[in-house]
Amino acid sequence: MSDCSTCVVRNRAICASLEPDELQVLSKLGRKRKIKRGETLLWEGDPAPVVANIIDGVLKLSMNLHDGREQIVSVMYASDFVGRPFGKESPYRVSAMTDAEVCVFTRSSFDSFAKEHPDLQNKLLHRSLDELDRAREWMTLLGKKSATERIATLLIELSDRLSVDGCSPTSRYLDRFELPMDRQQIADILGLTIETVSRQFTRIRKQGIIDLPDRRTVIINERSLLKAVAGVA
Amino acid sequence: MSDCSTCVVRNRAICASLEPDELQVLSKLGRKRKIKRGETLLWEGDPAPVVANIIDGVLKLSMNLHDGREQIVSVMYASDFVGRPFGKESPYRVSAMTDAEVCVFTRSSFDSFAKEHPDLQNKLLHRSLDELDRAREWMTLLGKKSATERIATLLIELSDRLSVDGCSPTSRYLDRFELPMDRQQIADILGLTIETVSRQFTRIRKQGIIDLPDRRTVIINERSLLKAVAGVA
DNA sequence: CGGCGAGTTGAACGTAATCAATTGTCGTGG
DNA sequence: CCACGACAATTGATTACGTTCAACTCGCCG
Repeated sequence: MSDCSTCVVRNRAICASLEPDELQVLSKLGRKRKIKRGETLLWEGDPAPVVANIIDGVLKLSMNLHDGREQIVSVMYASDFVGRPFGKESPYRVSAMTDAEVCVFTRSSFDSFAKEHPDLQNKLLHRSLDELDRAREWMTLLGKKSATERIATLLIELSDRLSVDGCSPTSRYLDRFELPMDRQQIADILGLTIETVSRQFTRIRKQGIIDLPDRRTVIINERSLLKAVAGVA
Repeated sequence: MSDCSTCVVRNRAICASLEPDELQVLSKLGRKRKIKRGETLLWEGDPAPVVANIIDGVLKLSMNLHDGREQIVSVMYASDFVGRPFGKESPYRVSAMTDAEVCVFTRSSFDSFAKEHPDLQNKLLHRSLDELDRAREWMTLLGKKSATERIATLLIELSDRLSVDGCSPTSRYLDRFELPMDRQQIADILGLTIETVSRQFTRIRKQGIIDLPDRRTVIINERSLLKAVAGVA
């Protein structure tokens, strides 16, 4: 059981649509759980699945072809909602890219709760539509963009999402941030190989557009140039 | 104004969630419209947008990079719902791949109607989640699959969707169907070029897996082989 | 110091893109 | 009905981008 009133993502998660008394009920259904980096919260095709709100950390959704190839189809941050509600088994695997904390519900309990709370469903709908837009944006990246453009796009996106994610009221972007994933994962997000990722990094680094003080840190020197490279007008 | 009671997609579209009297109200808001192949129903960033149910025909959603590159991010069939409800402008362009007929609503009128009909929102949510799954499936295709695998996957998908689309109660697949799009569009769906598409077609045709009597018709001879080529276990 | 994993760099290869020519198909008008 | 033109699709030759395979570097921890 969780104490929603002290939850750090209380105002940003889908729970924000609920009245205090409704939240009481929901809190009895959910429970907090810590996940270590690399650990899998939810397997594709899992028959006893869960849904969850992310309290802290970064999770990935991935689809795997039978021969081992993996595509990361979404990266999710604090206050995001993961899992496949309403009867269907999750078609993708959910695992932690960093140590994380989530608020978990069994799907059945969540489903029946959602059934009686249109506001929650409405929130979920909005989120799904936003997710859908993001997924399609990424489809264009995977279908049409070059390796350099992909890397640049990812960096822009990360600096964007990590900054709002930090709960800062300002909507400015971060020019320095930590990559929540390693090179292999970047490759699996962008539909590239680890080597190509590395080469493109050094490429734009040598152009002075970014700096990479260590393997996890990114500094954006020339945001406008980076955006240009990303192919965003 | 439309007469919903005689609508051919009445039972499959999101409208199916509504009571007769509610449908009455909705029918006053919508109006039928015919679209010719190639015509655009909705431009990305359009300030006066609409949403619509597809009554007949095939539409595409596409995203375009400023330099002209186009990625088709979704192909939608009869009874599908298109457009971006709830305030946001549509991030993608919606146009007709075949002559089509749609039931159009202004977004504002649809939004306020939806606000008072949780069942409709629920239906929309389910659809969005399904769309999201499909989009992510396609992301793995674009990120990880080879040209041959992509073509094979598309053919499987099309034969699947076109058959249920034909309103046939049987859930069997079609082994012969018409492509609703030309080679360029296939390329833009699969993240390939027109030439590669053509080459892969002749490739699997020479293997006897499919036949192409004319440029629009596809006959699947060896479904299991085709599935194998598609990389679906 | 040694060993290990992650990341970078290099060289050769391969798949799909590009450029270019040809064939095929459809619609139109003679 | 056929000839023609325009466009769609196929096929071929070449190129280029990213992959693959391999060696090497770096940082970290025992």
